[in-house]
Amino acid sequence: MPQRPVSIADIARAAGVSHPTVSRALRDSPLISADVRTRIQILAQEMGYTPNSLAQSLQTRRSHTLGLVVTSIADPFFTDVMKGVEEVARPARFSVFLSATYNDSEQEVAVIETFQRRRVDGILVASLRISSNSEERLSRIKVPTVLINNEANSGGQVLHWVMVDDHLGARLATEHLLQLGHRAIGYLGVPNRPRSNRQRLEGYRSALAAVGPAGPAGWIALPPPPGAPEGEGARLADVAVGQALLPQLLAARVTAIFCFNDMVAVGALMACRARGIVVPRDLSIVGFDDIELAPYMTPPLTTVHQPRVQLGNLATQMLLDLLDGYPVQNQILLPALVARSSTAPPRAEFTTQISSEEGTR
Amino acid sequence: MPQRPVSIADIARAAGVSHPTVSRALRDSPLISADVRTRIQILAQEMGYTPNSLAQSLQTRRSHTLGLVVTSIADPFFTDVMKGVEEVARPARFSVFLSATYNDSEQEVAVIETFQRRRVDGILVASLRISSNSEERLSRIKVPTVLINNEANSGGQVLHWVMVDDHLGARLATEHLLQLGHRAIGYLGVPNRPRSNRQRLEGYRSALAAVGPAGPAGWIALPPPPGAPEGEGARLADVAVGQALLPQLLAARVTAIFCFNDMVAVGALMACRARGIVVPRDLSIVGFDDIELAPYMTPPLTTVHQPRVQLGNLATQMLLDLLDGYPVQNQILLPALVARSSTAPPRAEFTTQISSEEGTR
DNA sequence: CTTTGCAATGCACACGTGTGCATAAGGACT
DNA sequence: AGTCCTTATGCACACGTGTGCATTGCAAAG
Repeated sequence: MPQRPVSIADIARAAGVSHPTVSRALRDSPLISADVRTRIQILAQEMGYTPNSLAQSLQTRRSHTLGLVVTSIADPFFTDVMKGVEEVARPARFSVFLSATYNDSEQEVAVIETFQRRRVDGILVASLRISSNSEERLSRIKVPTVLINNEANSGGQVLHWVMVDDHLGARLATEHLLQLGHRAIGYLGVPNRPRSNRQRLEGYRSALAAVGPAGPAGWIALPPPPGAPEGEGARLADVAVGQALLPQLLAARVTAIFCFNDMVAVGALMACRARGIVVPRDLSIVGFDDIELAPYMTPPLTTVHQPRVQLGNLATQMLLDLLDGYPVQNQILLPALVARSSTAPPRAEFTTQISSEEGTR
Repeated sequence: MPQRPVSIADIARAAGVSHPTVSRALRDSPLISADVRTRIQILAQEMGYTPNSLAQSLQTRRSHTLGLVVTSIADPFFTDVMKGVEEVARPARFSVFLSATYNDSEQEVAVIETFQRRRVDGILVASLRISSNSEERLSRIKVPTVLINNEANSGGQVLHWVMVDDHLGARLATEHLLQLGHRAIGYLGVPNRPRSNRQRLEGYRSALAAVGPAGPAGWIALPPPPGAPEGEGARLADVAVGQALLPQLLAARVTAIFCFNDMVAVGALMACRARGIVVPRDLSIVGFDDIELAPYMTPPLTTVHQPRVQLGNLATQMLLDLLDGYPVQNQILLPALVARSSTAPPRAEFTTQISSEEGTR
C-alpha cells in the first residue's frame, strides 16, 4: 500500500536498460550515449524519480551532512550563528542536523554519538563550554570538527576553531569609558560561562591597567558559580544577575559599568530605573553582543558588536574546506564598539569625588 | 588511510560468527543465546562499534529523521518553535534537519525536494506563507506533514496543522483596551504576513464592533504591500513600520494602538519618544508575541503571549503520532493577554474629546 | 577480410544492515 | 533407537546506488 518511491531499477525496467546505465545517465556520465542519456533523464522526470540519498551516502561514504551542536536553540546568539551556518551549508548542498545540549555533558556525548551514527561529514560545535570528556570523544572519532567560540585544548589535527576576540572587545568597551573620562569603572560578570567571562574580565583589567593601578576589588561583581547545569533559563538569569549585582557596584561608587553582555546590561538598566538612577547621566553602562533590540532600549545601549552570523559563515566554510582537503587556519574575528546613548562623560561631582579619592591612595 | 569504521561484519569476524548473528545480538533478539549475545555486545563495545544509520534506514525504510522548514532562522518566533520541536524530537530519538526559505518559493520547493531525497519520515513547516505550488508538492509526496501557523487549503489526508488563534489574540488585546475605557483604538499592521495580519485585523474589528459602530478608516494603518520577497530584514522592517505609521494614527486621534506584533510596537514606542508622547499616559500600546524583551522595554510592554515553544511541541507530537499510525486532530492554541505597563486608561481630556466626537456622528 | 580500436552497455560486486527461511544440533519422548 | 520438537545459527536476499571490469557491436585501419 505505501507504494515505494521509484528507483533507478524501475527506470531501467521502463527504459529497457540496466540500472547502472540509468545511474550513469542521471549523473551525466560521458560513457552513456547522448540520446540514451537524455531519454533516460526525461523518463526519470516523468516517472517522478527522486534519488535516495541514504543509498547514495552508503555507497559513496559521503552523507553531505553537517551536525550542528548548540547550547540552547532559543538563544539569539546561537540562532545567529545557526543562520550563518545555514547560509553557507545550503549553497554547498549540505544539509544540517540541529541539536541542543543545554550545557548538559551527558546530552553532549549523546549528540555527538548520534551524529556519528548518522555519518555526518563534519561537526560544528557552538557550545558555551565543552566537556573535556566529549572533546576527547570528538577528537577520537576523526570527524572534521570546528569549534565556535571555544578553543580546543587537544586534538590539533581534528579540532579547529573560530572565535571572537573577547579580550579585545572588553578592552574596546573599557577604553571607550576611559575616553569619556571615567576612572571608576566596574565589571559585572556571570558565573556560567567561565571562558568568555574570564577573557572579558582580563580585557577590562588590561585596559584599566594601562591608565593606572588596579581599582578596589569591589569594582568587580561576580555571582557565585551555580551548582547544577542550568542551561535553559540562562538568558533570563542574565537579567536577574544584572539586577541583583548592581547595588554592589553602586556601593563601590563606580561611575560606569561594563557588563558581560547585553542581557546583564538590561538587568542593570532595570535596577537603575527602580532606584531613580538616570543612565547615562548618573551612570554609564556598556553591554556586549549587540542584540537586535539593543538600539531600542531606553536608553539605546552602547555595546560591543559580535559578528555572530559571520562566525557561523566562517566556521562552516572552514569545515567545508577541511572536507575538501584544503589546509585551514584557526581564525579570530574582531568585535567592534557601537556607541549609542547609554554612555556619557561622568557627572562633574562624581569626577571630582573620584579624583580626590584617587588622590588619597 | 581513512580507516573505515567497524561494521557488524568486522565484529562477526572477530567473534567467529556470521554477521546476522551480530545484528540480532545487538538488537537483543531472543533468537540468540544469552551468552553469545552478551559476548558480542561486549566485543562491539570494545571495538568501538557505532551503527551506521544510513544502512539501517535504507533497510528499514525509516530514517528516524524530521525535516523542519522555517522562514527565517534568526527570527525569535521561529527559534522558539524550533526549540519546541527539538524538545519532543530528541527524546523520541529523531534527528531534525533544519532549513530556511526566507519566503522565497523557489527555495521552498528546493528544501522540500531535499527532504524528500533524504527520506525524512515527516516534515514540519513553520513558514509565514506557503506557496500553493509547494503545498501541492507536499501533499503529493505523501510524507506526513504538519503545518505550523498555516492552515492547509488542500490535501486533507497528508497535511495537518496546529496554529495559534490570531483572531482571539487580537480580540483579547482590543477588549483589554476597551475595558480600560478607550474607544478610539487604532490598528497598526504589516504588509508581508497576509494571513495573520488579516486574522488580527478581523479580531480587532470584531471586538470593536461589539461596543459600537465601525470607527473611521484612519484608525487602521497598513503599509502598502512590498514587491519582492524581502524575508531577511522583515523583523527590522517591523520596527520601521511602527515608526513610520504612528503619525498617521495620531492624526486620527486614537488614544490606544493595537500593534501587529511587539517589534511594530517597539517602533511605535520609539516614535512616541521622539515626539514627547508619554506611554501610557498619552497613548496606550499593545503588542503581540510577548518577545523575551517585552518585560524590559520602557515601559514594559502589554502584549499577547503566543505559546511558541508549545506550538513546536504539539506539532512535533502530532507528527510522531501520525508516523505511529494514530489518528490526529488539527489543533488551535489559545493566546493570552499579558498586561504590563504600556496600557492605562485614557487621559480625561482625550476621553471627553472622543465622546464629543462620537456625539457628532 | 581480418585485425585493431573505441564507444556503449551489462555484469558483478560493494556499501552496512535487517529478516525469512533453511539447517544443524541437541534433548525429550515414544 | 528413532522421531519430533526446540533452540541456535547461518544462508541468501533485500534495501538503492555507484563503479571496475568484461563484453558487445561497430567502424576504421591494415
